[in-house]
Amino acid sequence: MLTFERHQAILARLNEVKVVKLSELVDVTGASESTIRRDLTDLEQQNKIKRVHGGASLVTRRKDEPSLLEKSTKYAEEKQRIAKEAARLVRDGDTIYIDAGSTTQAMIPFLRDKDIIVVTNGLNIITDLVDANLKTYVLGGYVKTGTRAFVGAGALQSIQSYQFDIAFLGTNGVDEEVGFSTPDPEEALIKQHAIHRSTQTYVLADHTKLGDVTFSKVADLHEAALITSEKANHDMIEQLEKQTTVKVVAGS
Amino acid sequence: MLTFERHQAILARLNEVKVVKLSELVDVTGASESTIRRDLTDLEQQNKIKRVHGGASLVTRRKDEPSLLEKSTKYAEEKQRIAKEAARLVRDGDTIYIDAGSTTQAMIPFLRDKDIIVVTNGLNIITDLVDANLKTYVLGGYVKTGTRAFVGAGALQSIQSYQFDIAFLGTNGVDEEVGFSTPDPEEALIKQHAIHRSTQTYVLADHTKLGDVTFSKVADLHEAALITSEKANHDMIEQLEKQTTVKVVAGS
DNA sequence: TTCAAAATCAATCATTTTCATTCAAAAACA
DNA sequence: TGTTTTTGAATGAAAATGATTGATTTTGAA
Repeated sequence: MLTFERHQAILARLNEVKVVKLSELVDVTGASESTIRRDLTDLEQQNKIKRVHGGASLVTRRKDEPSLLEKSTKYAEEKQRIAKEAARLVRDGDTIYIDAGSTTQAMIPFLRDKDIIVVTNGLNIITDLVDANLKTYVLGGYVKTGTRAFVGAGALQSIQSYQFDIAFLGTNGVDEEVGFSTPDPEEALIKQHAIHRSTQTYVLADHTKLGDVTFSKVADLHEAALITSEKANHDMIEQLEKQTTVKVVAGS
Repeated sequence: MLTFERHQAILARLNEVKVVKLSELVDVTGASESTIRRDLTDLEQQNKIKRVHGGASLVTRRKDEPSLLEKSTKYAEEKQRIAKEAARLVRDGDTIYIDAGSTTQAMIPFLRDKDIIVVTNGLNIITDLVDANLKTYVLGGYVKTGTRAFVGAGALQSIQSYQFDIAFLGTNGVDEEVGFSTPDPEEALIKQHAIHRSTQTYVLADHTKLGDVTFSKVADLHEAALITSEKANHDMIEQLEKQTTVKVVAGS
C-alpha cells in the first residue's frame, strides 16, 4: 500500500469515527505500527489531524474561537442569552434572514450544523455563518463603512428574490409610540423589506434599547415580535406587550 | 508496445486505481522498470499525472482548489508584482471589478484612497477594500465554501446592474487552445459576465498557471489581456502573444 | 491516593524498496 | 551506411519500512 493511499485511508477512517485507536488503523491499512506512527506524524505536520495518545482525530477547520475577552465585550452576556433564545426558534429546513448587527451575530454559534439556509446583509456575519457550516446567501449592494452592512439599491434588488420563514433583526430603538427604529435610513429600508418578505419576524434588543428612539423608523411594534431580557424595566415590557409579543429571557 | 500505448495503459490504470505500484505497471505493460519510470517522468511533465514515491496519481481538473491560506502564501512575491502592475492601470474616476482570488486581492493596497468604485464577489476582498477607503459594492449570492466567492443566481442578477471600465480576474489555467479556465463552473460563469460587462479585462496569472487547463472554460485568450511575470516560460509567452496582449512584469 | 502492569511513544538501526543516473545494446530512422 | 532515439540493465543514492529498544503515559487494582 502506498503512502498516499494509506494517508487517504487514515483520513477516511477519521472522517467516520472522529477519533480512532492506533490498533484499528493498523488493522485497516495493513501496515506496521511504526509506519502508522510515521503517517500520523506526517499528517499532523500537514495540520490535517490532531494526535492523541493512542490514536488521532481530524482537525476541525473552524476558525479559532474568539478570545474570552473579545466574546465578553462583543457579545455581552445579555446578548448571548437573547441570541440563544432566538436560535431556539429555528427548525431544520427553515430559511431565515439574519440582519447585520452584533446581537443577531451572537445567534450563529447556536445554529451550527443545522440544516437551514441563511441570508444576511452583514459582512461580519458571513464568515461566522460559513464557519458554522451553514448554507449562506448574501445580499449584494453598497458596503456601508462603519457597520459594514450591505445596503442600497443592490441589496434591495437582492432581497426581493428571497422568502424567509423567520427574519431576525437588530434595532437601536424600541418605543411604544414610534416602534422599532435605527439610525441609518438605508438600513431601515432593508429591514422593512426583510419583515415583509418573512412569515415571522423577531427583533432582538437588549434592555438598553427599550424606550429609545432613533432617526429612521423601521416598523410598528405589531409588525414583529420582540426578544429582550429580564434586565428591562418591567413596566416598559407591560406597555410593549399591548402592541406586540414579547419574549423575556431570564437574567443572569 | 508503443510509447503512446504504454502511456495510455498507464493512464487507464491510474484512472481505475488512482494510485498504483510501479511493479504492477510493469506487469501490465510488459515493459521494463526503467521504461515505466521514463514514461511516468514524461507524463508528469505533460502535467497529466502527479508522481508519488512508489507510484503516481492522475491529476484531477475538478476540485482540489488549494485553501485560501495556501494560495496567499504561495508565490507571494510574484503575485505582489503582478498585482502592482495591474493596479497601475486604474485611473481616478474608474469603476472596476475585482474578482475573488488571492492575486486580485493583492491589488488592493496599491489602490488605497483612489477615487474609484470597486465591485467584487470575494468575501475576503470586501474588508480590504473598505479598509483601503474605497467605495465598495458587492455582488450578492451564494457563498461558496472554500474560496468564499459569491456565486449563483444572486451573483448573476447582481452583476447585471453594473458596467465596468476594467475587470481584473484571477484564473487557474491559461492555455493556448482552451484559453482561461477555472475549476468551478459557477465562478466561471460570473467571470464571463464580468468580462462582458467591462470595457477592458485583465487576467492576472502567476507563471504556474500558464499551460494549465482546469474544468471550466472562462473565455478565449483574445477576450482578455494577460498579466504574468518573467518567471514564465518564454516560449509559452510567445505562443500566448499570438492570441492576446501579454504584459510581463519583471522578475524578483 | 499509590503502585505495578500494560499500552503507547519516540528514537534508532538494518533491511527492503524505490529512485535517478549512467552506459551499452537494440531499434528506428534517413 | 551512419545517426538518432529508445530501451534495458547496472550502479549507488535516497526513501520507506519493520523490528527493537528503553522511556513515557495510561490503566486498573490495591
